[in-house]
Amino acid sequence: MPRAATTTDVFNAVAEPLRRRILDFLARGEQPVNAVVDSLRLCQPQVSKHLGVLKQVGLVSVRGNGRQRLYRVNAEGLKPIHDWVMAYEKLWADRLDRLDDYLQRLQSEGTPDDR
Amino acid sequence: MPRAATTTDVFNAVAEPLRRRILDFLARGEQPVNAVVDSLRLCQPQVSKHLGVLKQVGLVSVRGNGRQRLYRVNAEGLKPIHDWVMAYEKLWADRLDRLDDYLQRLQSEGTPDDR
DNA sequence: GATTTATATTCCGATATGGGTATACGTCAA
DNA sequence: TTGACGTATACCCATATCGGAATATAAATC
Repeated sequence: MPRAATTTDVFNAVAEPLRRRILDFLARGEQPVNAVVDSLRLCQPQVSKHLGVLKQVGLVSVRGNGRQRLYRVNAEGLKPIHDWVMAYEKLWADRLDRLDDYLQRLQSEGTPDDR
Repeated sequence: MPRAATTTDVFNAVAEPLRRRILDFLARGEQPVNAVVDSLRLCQPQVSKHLGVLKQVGLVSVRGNGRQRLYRVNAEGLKPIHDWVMAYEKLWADRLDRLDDYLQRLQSEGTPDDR
């Protein structure tokens, strides 16, 4: 079985660098497809496809305006990732604390060597 | 070109649900491979491979102990994801604020219907 | 209705992924 | 040395991904 469907899983949808860049661009505000195409210098079908994926997982929403389709970020869609990562923040914060301790000890003891 | 190498990109490494579960398990503390195998009920080669990916992207570190290999989470490796997602937190926080406003308005005006 | 503009969809090929099975490697014990 | 245990690796298959080119759909304009 290959990876969980990219169209189902937010983690997967965001695993694609281009989709992240598209989201980053849309974060500035609602934009039509062509704005993405021009800004990121991509082929239009490619952009449409990536936007399709982002839409399926709920990371963007669309609104038709004449012949344009305006895409906007739905940041709440990132909450699963946020929540998951946050659970680890404490872990590495602890390590950073220990690093701080270490560095402070170094300082008070004088630098032992190089690195 | 297929997706960016799973062994290079932290986002990608974590896109695989099983790898997330493995990380979650390791978050409780350093564990040998077999503990993962038993706990998650997976095949051993599968686990070794996923651990290999996690190691390559720096999400876990290994330490040999006799014939065991003890894996431990390196939570700092998740920082890129953390940083990226945090940039969006404000966006959806705003929306939640608006939701708060909405709910408060509802309450002060009396519940319109049910739910 | 015909044409242009904006976007979506389809089909294709190359590639790498994840799972499975078998096997190799490394370490400890007898 | 031989064997048992813990883990890593190699190989194969089925599948889905991304990108590209061509084409289809939808809406506005003439």
